[in-house]
Amino acid sequence: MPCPLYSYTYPHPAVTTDVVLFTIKDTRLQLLLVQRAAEPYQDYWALPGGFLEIDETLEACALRELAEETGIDGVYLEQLYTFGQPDRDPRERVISVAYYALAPFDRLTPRAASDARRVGWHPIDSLPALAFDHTRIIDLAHRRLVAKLDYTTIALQFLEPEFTFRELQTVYECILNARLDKRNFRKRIHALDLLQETGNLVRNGNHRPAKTYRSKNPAEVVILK
Amino acid sequence: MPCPLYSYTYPHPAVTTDVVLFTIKDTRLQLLLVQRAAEPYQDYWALPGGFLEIDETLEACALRELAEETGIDGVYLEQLYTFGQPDRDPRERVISVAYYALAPFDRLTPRAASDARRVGWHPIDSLPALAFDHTRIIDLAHRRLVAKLDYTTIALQFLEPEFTFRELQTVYECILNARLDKRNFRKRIHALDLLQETGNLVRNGNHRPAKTYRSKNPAEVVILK
DNA sequence: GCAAAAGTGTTCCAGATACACCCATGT
DNA sequence: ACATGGGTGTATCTGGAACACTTTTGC
Repeated sequence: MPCPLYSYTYPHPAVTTDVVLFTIKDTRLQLLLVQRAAEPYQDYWALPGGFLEIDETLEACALRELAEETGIDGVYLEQLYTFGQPDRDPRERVISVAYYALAPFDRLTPRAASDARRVGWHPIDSLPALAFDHTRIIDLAHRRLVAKLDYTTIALQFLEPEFTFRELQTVYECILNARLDKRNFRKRIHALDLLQETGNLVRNGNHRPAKTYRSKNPAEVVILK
Repeated sequence: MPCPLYSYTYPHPAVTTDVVLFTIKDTRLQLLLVQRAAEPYQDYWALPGGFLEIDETLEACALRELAEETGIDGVYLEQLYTFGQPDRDPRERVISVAYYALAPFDRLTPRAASDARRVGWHPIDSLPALAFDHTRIIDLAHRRLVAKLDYTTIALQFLEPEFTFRELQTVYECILNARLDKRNFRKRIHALDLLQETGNLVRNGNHRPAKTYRSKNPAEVVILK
């Protein structure tokens, strides 16, 4: 163990980031958890995250920790909220800047980090016991996601660049946990004028093939209304 | 100057809070700034804020710094966003958890802290040069306020417990920077069923007196829609 | 030819907007 | 009596919700 080397006139809290990574898998909204290998909360599941390095941005820290612990990159990331209850970590005072992230499942191939922690997807409605205040963080992230679904184009972040209308509707249905009317849904999305036909079709079973679409503006999440 | 006393194995950033305190004064949306007495950004105006103490919550820190620097308390406070660009403070790495606060102007009597910094109200549309990244923080707070105005009851936080309909409409008009139709505004607010008549009237010039209202739920900001 | 998902329009309702006049008071 | 802001109702528009049948394919 290295000697204490960094000294300050006043006490400084530690700063961490935690990431709630959502995806749609098996037509369910799921999120990524890692199983803790050490105390505190050993063997509990937790959000991927860790300590901020002194020269990196908060966002870089969130992406780095996600990559280190799960091997995942290239996700959409947005700051959620900062949690700082004095007793949230028994080791020392920790301020955690929480982020949420979204990505299409097929782009994601989680693998445990070298320290052999397990990594896995968990449906939002059947989560295991969680470390720290991570239940609260997930709950807030989920509510933010539901809210943003209907005034932003955030749903597109769950999809590959080319997708069918049905896939997009499934994203909405999984997040809202409700079935939507196909005609009204298509009318509403078309009215936003966000998508363009690719001209391609996907054959996908014994029924009529589906047209595929592409976002006109895939890089950005746009605020509607 | 005290000796360095607090040592860590890894470097820790400093954590601060900053508060964007809004009020309605002279039928304009204004916010509270303090003039900096020391470097960096000496003489620049800045948001009230300061370093987190190791045992206080983030929210307590925001309220404490506001009280210390301006003598103001009893405001509505909500977390805004956390700013952590590595170069945002030239002295050391600082993570700032920004809050915004709202209060009726008459409840507020700012006075400079003992170190003789000036404290003052500034209309949102004519701000002086600001220290650090405080322009960005204010811009985000302002956009959040405008957005929350139409899906929460946040406007009531600008008013005394007892107020007239015209006062409430003025809050909306100052924040949205637009004039609203009196009849439609009253109809919309009445439909929300948030207010009750007090039975009192205020005489306020050579015209018909106005009924006053009270929030049915003054302590809470409720999410509508 | 049948099962299965893709694709398409119209009617209805509710909430938002536009708009003009009478009321109670002070001077 | 008149100037000033307080207080009220109706017609219209628009976006969302409900709802059923035809099309294209694989087997």
